[in-house]
Amino acid sequence: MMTSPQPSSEELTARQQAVLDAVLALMVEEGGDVTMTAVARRASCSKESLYKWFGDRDGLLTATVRWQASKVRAGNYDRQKLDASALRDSLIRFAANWLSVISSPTSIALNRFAIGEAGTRGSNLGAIMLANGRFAIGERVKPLLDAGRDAGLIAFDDTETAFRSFIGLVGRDVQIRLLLGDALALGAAEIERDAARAADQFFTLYGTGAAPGRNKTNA
Amino acid sequence: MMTSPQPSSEELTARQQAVLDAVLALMVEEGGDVTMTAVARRASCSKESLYKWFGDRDGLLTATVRWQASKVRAGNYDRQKLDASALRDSLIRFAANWLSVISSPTSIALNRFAIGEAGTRGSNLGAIMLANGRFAIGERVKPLLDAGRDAGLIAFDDTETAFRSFIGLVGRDVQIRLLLGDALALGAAEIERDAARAADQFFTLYGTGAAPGRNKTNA
DNA sequence: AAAATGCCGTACCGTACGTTACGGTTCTCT
DNA sequence: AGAGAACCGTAACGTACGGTACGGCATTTT
Repeated sequence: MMTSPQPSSEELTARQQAVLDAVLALMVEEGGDVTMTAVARRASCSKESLYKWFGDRDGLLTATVRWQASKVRAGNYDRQKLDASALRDSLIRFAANWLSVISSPTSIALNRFAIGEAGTRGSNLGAIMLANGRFAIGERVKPLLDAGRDAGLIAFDDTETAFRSFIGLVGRDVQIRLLLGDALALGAAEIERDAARAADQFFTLYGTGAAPGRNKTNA
Repeated sequence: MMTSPQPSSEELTARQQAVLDAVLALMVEEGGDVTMTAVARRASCSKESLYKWFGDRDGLLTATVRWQASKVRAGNYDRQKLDASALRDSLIRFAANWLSVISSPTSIALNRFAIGEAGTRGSNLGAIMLANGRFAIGERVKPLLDAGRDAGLIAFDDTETAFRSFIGLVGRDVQIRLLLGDALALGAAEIERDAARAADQFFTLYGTGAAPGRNKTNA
């Protein structure tokens, strides 16, 4: 993991992208058997090419994490006319999208890898996952929260604190349970329901009178 | 990992406990270099003894997880006279204890290990962590919530759902950030403050008129 | 006291895997 | 068409590590 060529995620040939997709597929299905030989066989390429393109195993894994991160860019949810209903809808969509991401097999496998490497060396995989996961969604939600506050729909002192409460209401214990192997089935219906519940609870905590969800949702 | 002797956590000699503490120390400080040779050197014992006592490497790791789990048993918080203040105090103590546990270096290292193994084989480390962490605390908090409901202090339909909201408000994104290597300093003061905030937010969501924390705490 | 048991330290074995090397084939450029 | 690069498939090498065997020392048992 010293000085690898490390192509910067933008300058990846289709062949190399196919290799990284093969790595993702291996991570998801087998669970841990991401050996260089297995990758080469799965991607139908030679190990020599793997080392030429990605330097070493760490470079390949890092490139895989970056590659997946570059694929999960989502919309920005900024809207001009922000009334209570629109704010609630945006929060629900954010929550549903977030739940979908963290419960996807790819995300689970990738986070497992990053967490496993986070303990060993000065690996930056964990930082990459955080930057493209938790922090990226924060930077996209917080402007929405600020807009809601400016519109008088919600009230809080610190945007970061409010957002962390929101993400707590959305995620709860889902991610850690999935990472530890709990068979937590999260279908589309549950995701929509949980997202709406989280948004309504958020309004109960931070909403002003003008916002929806003032009634407690003791579901 | 087949049929290991697997001493049942209670019948551990002091020598064996010292070995497991050595494993924990290695997990925490080195991060991943928990090799049988390293454990033997650290604990000043022979590898032969490791295999005699714990069967194989999986048995050693499983015993370590159980050993750590047996050390974090906490009080049961059941009290007879349950008024609003006592319920709030108990919830705060639960939250603070939970935050202390999940932010401790030992818990972080152990969860990293369990998560790393959860992907590879049919490892039960993740299940053990869940049983002794997330689920154990749930079984201890839910009676308290039920008692609070019986006393008319809080209201909800499903205890499990209410508890999951509580744990979401308490933990938020702390655990995943720590697991991914984020330098999230969580001192005693922050833990107490976050625990109180989570408890008050929980009362805002689920409290009846008789409970404290009815005012929104937009901190 | 002699035998036996338990355990430490170390050497050893087999395998898995990261990494390198190389022959043969396909694609590219002129 | 021919030269050269890129690349596939596979073989080979070195190391790390899980697991086993054995000699020597200490403590216990008879």
